[in-house]
Amino acid sequence: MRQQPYHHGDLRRALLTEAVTVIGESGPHAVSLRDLARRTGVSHAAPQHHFGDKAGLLTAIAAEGFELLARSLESAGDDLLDAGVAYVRFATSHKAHFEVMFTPALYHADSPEVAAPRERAGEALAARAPKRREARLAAWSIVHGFATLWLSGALTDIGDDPAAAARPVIRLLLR
Amino acid sequence: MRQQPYHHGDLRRALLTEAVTVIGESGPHAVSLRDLARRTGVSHAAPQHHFGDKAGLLTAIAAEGFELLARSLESAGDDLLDAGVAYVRFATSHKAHFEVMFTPALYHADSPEVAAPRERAGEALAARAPKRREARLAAWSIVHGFATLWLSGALTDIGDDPAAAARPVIRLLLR
DNA sequence: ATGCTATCTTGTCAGTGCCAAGTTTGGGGT
DNA sequence: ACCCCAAACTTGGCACTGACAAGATAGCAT
Repeated sequence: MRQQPYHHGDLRRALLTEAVTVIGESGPHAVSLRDLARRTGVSHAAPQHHFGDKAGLLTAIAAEGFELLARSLESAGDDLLDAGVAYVRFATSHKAHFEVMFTPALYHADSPEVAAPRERAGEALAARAPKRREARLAAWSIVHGFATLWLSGALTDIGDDPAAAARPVIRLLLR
Repeated sequence: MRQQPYHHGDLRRALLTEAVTVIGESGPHAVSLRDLARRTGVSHAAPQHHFGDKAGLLTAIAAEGFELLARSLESAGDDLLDAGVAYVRFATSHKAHFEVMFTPALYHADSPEVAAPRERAGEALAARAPKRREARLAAWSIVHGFATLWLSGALTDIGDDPAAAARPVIRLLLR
C-alpha cells in the first residue's frame, strides 16, 4: 500500500542519472547524497548502500565518463583532428562527467573501477596521437585546454558549438 | 590576560594564507570556515565577518590569483613563448589559486572584486598573444591545458619541473 | 514453502555554513 | 584627556550533511 515499492528497481542507475543532472547544473560541490535520495524518493541512507560514500558515487561517474570518452574517441576514426574535435565534443556535451573525471580529489582516483576505463581511454587517445612525446602532449593539451576553458565559462565569444569552434584552433597545431 | 588578544591583528590575511595551504594540499572542497577558524585560533564565526560567506573567501583567493597571474605575465617580457611558460609556471606554483580561479561555481565570479584583476590578467595575456582569434585561442588552450592536466595528476611522466617541460611543447604550436 | 541475502529504512552523531545578538577594543573627534 | 562608536570578534543556535549501526522487507534460489 505504499506509494513507492520497497525495492526501487534500479536505484543505482537512477542516482547516477540524478547526480549527473545536478552536477551539470551546479557543479560537483552542489551534489548531496541526501538530496539525491529525496529526488529519487528513497530514504536518506539508501545511496550509501550502492556507493559506500560520496566519493564512491563520484568514482562511478568518473568511470562511466572514461568509458564514454573511450567510445567517443574510438568511433571518431583515425584522424587526429577528428579525434581532437571528438574530445572537445565529449567534454562539452558531458560536462558533469568531464568535470569529475579531471578532479581526482573528489573521488577514489586509484580505484580499479576507474583505472581500467581510464586506461582504455588513454589507449584510444594514444593510438591516434603523434608518436613523439612532445607532439602528443601538445595535442592533448590543446584540446583539453580548449574544453576546460569553455567549461569554466572563459570562452563566451565563440558561439554555441564549441566542438565546431575547436576545429580551426586544433588545425593550427597540426599544420 | 588571555593568550590570544581579542583583535588578531591581520586575521583576514591569516585566513587567506591558511586557506591556500589547505586547498593546495587537499583541494577547494576540503576547506571549511570553522576549520580555518580553529587553525587560526579564533571563534568559529570570525571568518564570516571578513568574507561574508565561504564563497566570499574563495572570491578573495581568486582575485588575488588573477592579480598574481597578471604580474607574472607582465614580468615575463613580450615573447609569447616566455609568456606561455610563465602561465604554466604560475599555475603549477600557485595550485590553490589557479584551481579556484577556473572553478567559478565555487565563488562569486561576477563580483567586481574579482572582475577587475581578471580583466587585467586578460589584457596582459592578450598583449602578448597573436592577433588572429584562432591563434590566440590555440595559445591560451595549449598552456591552460598543459597546466590543468599537470594539476590533475595526468602528467606524471614529465619530471618535477612542469614549466620547463612545457617549453618544447608550446614551441610546437609557435613554429 | 522456506530461508538467505541484497536492498532499503530508521535513528543517531559529529561537523558544517550561516544567521542573530552580544562583547571587546582601538582610535578619532571634541 | 576623555568618550564613544564603529570595527573586530564571540557566543549560541538552527538546518543540513556524510557516515555509521541496527532493523525491516522482499526477491530468489532451492
